Amino acid sequence: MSTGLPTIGEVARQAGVSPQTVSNVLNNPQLVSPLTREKVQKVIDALGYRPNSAARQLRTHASSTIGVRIDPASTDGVSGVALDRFLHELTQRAEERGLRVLLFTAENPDDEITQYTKLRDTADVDAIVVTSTFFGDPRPAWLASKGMPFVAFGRPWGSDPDDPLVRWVDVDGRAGVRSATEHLYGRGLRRIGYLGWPHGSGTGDDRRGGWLEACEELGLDHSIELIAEERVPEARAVVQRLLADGSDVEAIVCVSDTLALGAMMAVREAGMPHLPVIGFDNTPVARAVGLSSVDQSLDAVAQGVLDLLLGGGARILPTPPHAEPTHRLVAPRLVVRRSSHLAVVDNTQNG
Amino acid sequence: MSTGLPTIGEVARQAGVSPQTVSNVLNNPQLVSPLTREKVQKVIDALGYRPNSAARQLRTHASSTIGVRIDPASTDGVSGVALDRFLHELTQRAEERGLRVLLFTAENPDDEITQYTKLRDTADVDAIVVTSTFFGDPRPAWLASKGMPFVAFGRPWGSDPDDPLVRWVDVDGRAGVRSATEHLYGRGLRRIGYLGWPHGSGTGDDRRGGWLEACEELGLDHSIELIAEERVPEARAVVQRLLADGSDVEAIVCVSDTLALGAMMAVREAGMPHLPVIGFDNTPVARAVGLSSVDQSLDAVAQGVLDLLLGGGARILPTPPHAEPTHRLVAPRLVVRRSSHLAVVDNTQNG
DNA sequence: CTGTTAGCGCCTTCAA
DNA sequence: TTGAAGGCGCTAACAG
Repeated sequence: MSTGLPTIGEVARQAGVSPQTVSNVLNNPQLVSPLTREKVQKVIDALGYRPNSAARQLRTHASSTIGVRIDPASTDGVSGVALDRFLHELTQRAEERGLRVLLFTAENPDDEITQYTKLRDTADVDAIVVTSTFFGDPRPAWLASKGMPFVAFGRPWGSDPDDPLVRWVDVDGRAGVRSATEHLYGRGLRRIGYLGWPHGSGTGDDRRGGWLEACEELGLDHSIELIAEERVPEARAVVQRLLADGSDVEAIVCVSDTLALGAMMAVREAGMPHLPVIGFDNTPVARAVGLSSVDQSLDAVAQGVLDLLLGGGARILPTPPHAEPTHRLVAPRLVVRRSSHLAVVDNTQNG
Repeated sequence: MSTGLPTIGEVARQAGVSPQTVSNVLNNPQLVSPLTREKVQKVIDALGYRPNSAARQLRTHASSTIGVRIDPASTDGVSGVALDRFLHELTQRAEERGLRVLLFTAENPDDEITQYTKLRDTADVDAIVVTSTFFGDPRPAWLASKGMPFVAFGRPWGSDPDDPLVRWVDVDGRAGVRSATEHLYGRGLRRIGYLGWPHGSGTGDDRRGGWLEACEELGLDHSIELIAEERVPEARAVVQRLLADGSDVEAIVCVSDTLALGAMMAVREAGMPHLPVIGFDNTPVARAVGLSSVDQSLDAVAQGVLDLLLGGGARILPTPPHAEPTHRLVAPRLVVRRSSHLAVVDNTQNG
């Protein structure tokens, strides 16, 4: 039973060399003389030969594959983690570095750990990318204890961020919100409010810190603070109330695009469409409705994940400690949009 | 060099049988006597043994893996294909049937075909799931011509939908928009407008057909038709103009949530927040802002994709013709929401 | 620099 | 009903 695909032996025969030499041309070209190399390469090209992954995996004990959980696009909110964008970036960069991305699902963190076990036992993946870390997250500790290579997208909230056993990449939410606040200040606004999540979420508290920091640095008052769960109507309601109460707020920075969308709706409905609102995540919705937003730089996150995993080489590094750095904080970037009010409508009419 | 994982030989030794018997317990239990079976199973459980995928792949010439392209979350619009939701459903159902999902990226259709070639040459996938088919799409024909098993999510627009060489699953957009229109009719509305994409897109024309059909059947006038590209501001502008012109429109059915969001904004800003707007795709945004929308039933689509691929068995079927059906049209379902105006705001205040 | 030998872990074939 | 032999396609280790 054959697959019809050429094998390394086939190439070797046609090139008049041994299979091992063909293998070397592929994996250790510097060991092969330029002449043979070229000769072999010609046959490879002619046959369209590519090494069989399974055979290579079996022989090398490496799948060159990383596993990522795909979430149930779930919950309220507009964003999720913007997971699909991250996945795209990760997959693309992984391909460039000779890695594949395998998906799996899980109902909850414990189930996810079960999946890790399976993926390891079947040798399907060399490493795991953990997303959406949270307070008390059991996953990093479990993976570290099993010596299963992994990188987390998201800080290990609630445990030592400098633990060399936990490699992580995260977006610097504090810096992001800070730059949003500073941007508004630069536009001459002084009464800058903050709309955040209830306290206790690592990500949320971090972002809020950026607003506080900027306020203190710039000598602004930081008394206008609103709180809402990650739901548009709730955000809309609290901002509605704020405006109805006659607040002198001049701009609102939000912890997420979801809340920002709600805020934006309230602001428009209150007849103050020019009161700036800034979101976080730069989701498609923000783009769609013309909302300024802090972009997570998911390309840089994906890059960071692979850098930490591979350490500049082509092979997945074992669980630290090793010489490489074990975490990276990515700077997000503010994307400024003019609220799609009349200006944009006019543009569109020309299109 | 070993992986530390138990092998089939290890299990065999501890159970006092041959490796072959262990293999049979796993793959052909009916060939093994209940007694040995139990004995072997006990050792399997004790060791946590799972067969190595690569070895199995190599031996069986089947990867039990399907490849799916992940899009660049791209473009304007709020939805994409809701690809992440589809991916989740597909991965979950694939797992249940012993299949894995491997991601890949591509810049354009030709590049995608190059990726197919690679995935086949390396024997990484047994089949491809093609998403977002379009007029003149070269992918299905290419795959069919190479005998590479695949299923398309999306009809092969512009070529024979009954071609048995092209297996596909799609959402019945016509039926979806039709039911949305009928729903509005049932609420007593008669002047029902349609906001669609420019003509020429298979999906768009199909959905529009549902509106026309319903109008004719119900004896409604179908003169209120608006057109916009897949962008919120553009949708907002055309609806704004419609309302400014004093149209007597009573409800608007939209080809997508993106356009519906724009329509909704225009409607609210015109002070007619109770004018119903219905979208298509049931994206997170629709949920977030309380927009009624036609849900694509992506769970059923994923199910259909696997059914067509596996035909009820556990092995991927070769390119048709075979006995199984080769396409499936999935009925979408209308999700009705009360526009998150005051009612919802009030609810939230209690929460 | 190139070739030979061996074996990764599993399952198909065939014999007992 | 069970076991032995062999090989899927590749590369590590070692000779030459």
